[in-house]
Amino acid sequence: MTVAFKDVKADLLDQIARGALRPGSLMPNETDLAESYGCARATVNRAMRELADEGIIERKRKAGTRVRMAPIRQARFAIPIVRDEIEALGAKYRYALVGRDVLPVPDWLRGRLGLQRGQDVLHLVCMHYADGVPYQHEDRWINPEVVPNVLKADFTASGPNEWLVSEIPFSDAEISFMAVEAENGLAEHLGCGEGAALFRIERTTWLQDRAITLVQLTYRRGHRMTTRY
Amino acid sequence: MTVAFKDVKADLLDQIARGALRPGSLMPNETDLAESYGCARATVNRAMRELADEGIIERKRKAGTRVRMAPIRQARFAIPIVRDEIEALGAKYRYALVGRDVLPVPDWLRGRLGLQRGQDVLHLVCMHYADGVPYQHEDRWINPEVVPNVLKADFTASGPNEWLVSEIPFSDAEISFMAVEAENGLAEHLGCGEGAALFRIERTTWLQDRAITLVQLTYRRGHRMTTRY
DNA sequence: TAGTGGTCTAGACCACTGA
DNA sequence: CAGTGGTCTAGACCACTAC
Repeated sequence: MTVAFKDVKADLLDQIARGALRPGSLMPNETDLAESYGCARATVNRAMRELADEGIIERKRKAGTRVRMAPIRQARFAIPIVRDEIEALGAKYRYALVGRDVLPVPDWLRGRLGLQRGQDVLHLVCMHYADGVPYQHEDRWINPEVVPNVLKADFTASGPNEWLVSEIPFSDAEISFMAVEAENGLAEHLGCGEGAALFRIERTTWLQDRAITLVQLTYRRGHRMTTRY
Repeated sequence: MTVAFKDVKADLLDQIARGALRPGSLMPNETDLAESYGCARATVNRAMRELADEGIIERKRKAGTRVRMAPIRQARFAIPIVRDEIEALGAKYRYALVGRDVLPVPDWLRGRLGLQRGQDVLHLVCMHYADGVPYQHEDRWINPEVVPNVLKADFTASGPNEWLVSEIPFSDAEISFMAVEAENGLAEHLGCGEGAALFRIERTTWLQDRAITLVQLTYRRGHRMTTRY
């Protein structure tokens, strides 16, 4: 039976978790490990590279590989698509367009989308419901310079996110998580008191240095975004 | 000049971003791509495997590789260590222990830490300051069954997180992000009004199915957690 | 400057799964 | 059952960097 890189990886992880390999300690080099596992160096390399990608160990040429003192454990979040999110709860998804406007880009937005003063942007406000109950409020700005078709698109039946993913790819994105206080309109749409603490995701996406869209996704009160790692 | 897997990856990404490879479309197989790039199949494989890991493309044996319709773009967050976070802002870090108690595990916590009724837990409340201004409030519960030394540890000078990472590894974790309203004590510690919306991270960590600790990290008002991908 | 990881190659066998 | 990706090997050369 040949030794798989998964075996090597699992064994190393196990040694770390059980304390056989202490944080900060120097691990054997690839050549030695390959010999002791009875496999090729490339196999050990693959295992250790994945551990390094996951932030468990730290590799430096010449200096060797060490177990990280404070593992930079990373969590991966699938960027949620609200329809899937709601259906995964076993609830029925419903969408509604609340508002649509084409207007000159506001000052606060100009820099973030990289636009010139006076250029038009499309502003959409939508609601997403789970079993008829407000679930998420979507406030979106789209740059028509990059996606001209968007001005002709009809968002009364389905949301702009679904339209955008089928229309245009993106190459970069920035995402932020934060807490906001429900102001007037938000509270009304989400069915909570004014001033309630709401969880919000804000995301900007670019295609080759040109901003496509900025969206604020605000969840109903009490929402949690969870992941295991 | 040999062709590197990064070149292949960058070229494929570029083709996707520019629309030459449409979402849903079938890509050539590894053998053909290797020939057209003039490199080994392993090189193409590495490039495509990374794209698949990142959720850009979807691979199935026999069926081939396709560009994802709705890219499951994933964001990776480095689990923040508050000291680093503050120092990265160029601010001076200060820590303070606010409260320490050993008490029978409360009902709401029992299930989450997998404890029996009546067992003791260590409860710590700490504050982290940036340039003397409240930055993060830490409310932590530690299971002394798993880390007995913790009852003898001194947390007046440095925080429990730094102690824990040097004392015990963990194998699994669950992390949640949410918004909470500042209740009385929290508002006072963080220097905000009662009822302010605050961003909170809640994390539970386990070592081999035994819960080590549950911590709630609540940030000062207006905090954002941001990442690019 | 020597040791370590980073990567590429050419070839091979295997596992999965769609047609 | 045949095509595709998944992985391993043995060897090689290279890039970085601690010493």
